[in-house]
Amino acid sequence: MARRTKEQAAETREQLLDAAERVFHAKGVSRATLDDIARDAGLTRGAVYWHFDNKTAIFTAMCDRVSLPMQAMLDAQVADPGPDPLGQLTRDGARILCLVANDSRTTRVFEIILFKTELCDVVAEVMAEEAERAARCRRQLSTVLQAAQRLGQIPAHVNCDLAAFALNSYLIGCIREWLELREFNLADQAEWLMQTFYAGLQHAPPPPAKVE
Amino acid sequence: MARRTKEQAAETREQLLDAAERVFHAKGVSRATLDDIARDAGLTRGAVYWHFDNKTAIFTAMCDRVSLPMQAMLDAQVADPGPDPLGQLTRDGARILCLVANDSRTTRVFEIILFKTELCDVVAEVMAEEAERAARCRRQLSTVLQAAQRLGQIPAHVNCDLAAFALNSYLIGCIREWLELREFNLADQAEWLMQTFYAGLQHAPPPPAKVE
DNA sequence: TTAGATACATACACGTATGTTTGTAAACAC
DNA sequence: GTGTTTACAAACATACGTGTATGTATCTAA
Repeated sequence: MARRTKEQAAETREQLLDAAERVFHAKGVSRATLDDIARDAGLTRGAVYWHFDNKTAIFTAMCDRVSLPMQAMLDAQVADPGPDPLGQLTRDGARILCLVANDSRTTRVFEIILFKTELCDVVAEVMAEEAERAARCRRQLSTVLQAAQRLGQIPAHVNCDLAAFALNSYLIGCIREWLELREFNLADQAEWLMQTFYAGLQHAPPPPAKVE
Repeated sequence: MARRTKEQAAETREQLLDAAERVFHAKGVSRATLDDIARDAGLTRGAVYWHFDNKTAIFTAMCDRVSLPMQAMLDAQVADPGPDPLGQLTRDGARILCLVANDSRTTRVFEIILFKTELCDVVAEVMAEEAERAARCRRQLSTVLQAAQRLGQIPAHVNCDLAAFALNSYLIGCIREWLELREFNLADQAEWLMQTFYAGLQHAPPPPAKVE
């Protein structure tokens, strides 16, 4: 096959990632073949091996296309907590839920990550990256919650690390269960879901012990 | 190899399921080989094919060993809501979290289901079963929440179906994130986590629209 | 006591995914 | 205009998992 220009090559790379999304979603990451992906993109495995080292490289590149923008959003939130951290956190959580509900690429990639990927020793590098990313996310959430606590939006006895864990769990859980269910409009209920959780934080009972 | 007695054969079946837990956990369900499982149990694939049709059959049998007892627990809860449904639900949720934290078999199987299994078209039968089980679980939770609502434990404007979704999501999310994290004692914090969520339900804002 | 069923082990055939190597036509540098 | 590099396609070698067929030693029932 003939050589393409730089822009054309970059475009086929994107097409390969699009194809990877579809194939991973349809067959699961493990059962997806590099030939499946190439074929779906109208290419051959030669193209795949030219742009990526192996299947793992495709997977991480595909994840980065959706996770990097979301991470940037959280970074901005931490840089400037604003006058109403809890309210802002509510709106941000709802915004993420709406993104999952409405942006098809986000929907598909979240479904792949939550339902169609086996994290195991073989992909230990990816697991380590993911664990680091999740830990950073929790630290950032805890920071924002502490800011809210200083403003009196959350009782002083609440352990912000544990609350950050609960918040993160709730968000992931809602995304996961809604993706599995799909019986109601998540965007419509996103605000209520987040507000209800924060109402719980505001009326939380005193903790039994310190989490470390 | 010589024929064993019925009891001995039943025991090797259990050993194969134990081995499947270990191998699925270590390599992921897709990458796990029937030879891996047989070898781990000190047997050969002949034994595997004698007791099970294929890998999917092993997987479902392994899941049933932990999910059936838990389902029975929820059934009992629905059969008799008792005088304090919300409090009972709090204790039940905490009990499930403690089970995940302390019972090693439950821990391992939940890790397999949440992190090391790819639900895709190929295992559509398993997916359909799982969806039905989840739907039933949500219906049961909604029933109990309605009982609590009639007793005034939850505001009348709360949509119990949506609340059941949120509760289920929260539980799954907490299990998932704790399994990934493991940095604190989940059993110690289980009560607080559940009580905080129910405090949110009790102080939930009015809904924006009806979920159907 | 013996015929058949049971509980596995062993061996084979088949498909299939992977990594690599080679081929090649167009783009680009000069 | 020629040489080199790019961006793939095509072909190949290797390995591996699955299902099945077959072998076999023991248990069990009549």
